[in-house]
Amino acid sequence: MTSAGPLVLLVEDEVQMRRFLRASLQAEGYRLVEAENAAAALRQATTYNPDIVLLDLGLPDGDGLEVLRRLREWSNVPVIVLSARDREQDKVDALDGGADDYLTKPFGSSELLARMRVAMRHGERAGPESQGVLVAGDLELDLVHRRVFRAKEEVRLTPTEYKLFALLMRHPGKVLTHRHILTEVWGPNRADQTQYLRVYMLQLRHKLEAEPARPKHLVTEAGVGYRLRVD
Amino acid sequence: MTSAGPLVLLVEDEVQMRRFLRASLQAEGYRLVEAENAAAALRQATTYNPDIVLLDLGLPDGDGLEVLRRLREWSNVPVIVLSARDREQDKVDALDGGADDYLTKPFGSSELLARMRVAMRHGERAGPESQGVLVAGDLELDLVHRRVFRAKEEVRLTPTEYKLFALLMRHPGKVLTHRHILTEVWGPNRADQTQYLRVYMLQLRHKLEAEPARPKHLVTEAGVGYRLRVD
DNA sequence: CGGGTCTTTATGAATTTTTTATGGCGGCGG
DNA sequence: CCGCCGCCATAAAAAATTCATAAAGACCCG
Repeated sequence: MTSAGPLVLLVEDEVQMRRFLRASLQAEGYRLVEAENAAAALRQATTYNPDIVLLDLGLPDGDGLEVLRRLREWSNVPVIVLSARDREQDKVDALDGGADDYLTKPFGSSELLARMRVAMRHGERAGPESQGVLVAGDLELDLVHRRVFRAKEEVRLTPTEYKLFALLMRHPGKVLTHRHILTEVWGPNRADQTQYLRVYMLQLRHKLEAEPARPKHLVTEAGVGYRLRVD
Repeated sequence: MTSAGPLVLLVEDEVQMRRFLRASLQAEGYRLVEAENAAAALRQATTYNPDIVLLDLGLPDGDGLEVLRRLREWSNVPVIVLSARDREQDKVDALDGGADDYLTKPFGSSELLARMRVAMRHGERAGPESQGVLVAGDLELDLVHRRVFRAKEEVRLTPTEYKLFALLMRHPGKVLTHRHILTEVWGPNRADQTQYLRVYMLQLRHKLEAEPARPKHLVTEAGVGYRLRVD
């Protein structure tokens, strides 16, 4: 499942360095968006709204510092500058220009990952609470606090109910097959215990639907699986 | 000499390095408090409540990481580690231990100053947590003085009870899993001694809840963990 | 030793998961 | 038309897990 980790925007033109970083980051569960030049970087940043940016300074179509400056006009996303330049003045310029950290190449992946954790740790306290809250109609799922709301009223879910509901909420509108749901929630050993699913769907509907027998959100796709309808 | 600038706590045992830093910082208008060892560092930190800490790792009376850990129990003050150690693992340990940056000696004063500006820039948006007093309903936790109050009445907690309660108070509203709590409070070796948790929750509830059997704040999330409810 | 704290053990209660049973609905072939 | 069959909803039981609680033993420090 690649939809779990924070989203990283990687701005780097060298193929080799990109490959190295891609491997390191994906191994840690980060999701990745890449850009090879300044123009693409700014475009990707607005499109994907990443949780953190790794920014190489030496780009083919412009200075990385310019990217940083433009980005800072509208975003406080943590930015870690990666650069081959080791001059002190370069570091000062980048840091005063809005970068959160400056790492000189070559560097080890574990140091980068640790510095990324620091940068994102900062983001936590600053950012709004809207992070990590999924909404579908009158249903809300707060992944950070592990809480569920229906029409602003908190609903208590058991661990399995929660896993199931969270799975559906992460794929709104999409039909999930019985087999897929079962392997995700109960593990591959129970992939054909379809009855589990019926029982838990019933429970979820009682807790989350106004009219459990006539579900608005947790709809069944006969012969296939279930789907979370969002309108 | 101006008394307006931010207050820096400098923890460093080498005289020469201290002299160098003192000059650099005072030239920039920073006010300065110094400590030569771990014990003094913690004492100065509580006394002066500095705006930023520069922390040398090699101290005569203990590991700088221990200072960092103790400091983080009650403060979010920005900490920049200064160290001669260049091993990647040292950096990772310090950064994951709560440091905001890690600078390897020797370094230039302008880079240090730039990194200090970054660290304090982060500090600006830090929450009320930095005040050192956390409140949840009629419960209060004074991290600086290590005291706990329920309805303005002081409550005595044992060390373990305190660690557990402080952990919950630092993550209000969030469900903390058994495993997470156990590793934080008892260390990774006891990560599955769930019974510890039950016993200590019981004790905390007796000391902090009006109706221990019907807790208002220290609520259990069956099958998952515990949560500090705040409303 | 003695007081306080931490760890361990035991037991019944509560919650959650799994299993079992029953009936509805719709399609399809006889 | 009608009965069978597959798929689903529903309720309720049994089984398994997790919790609260009390209390006893271990440990530590003065």
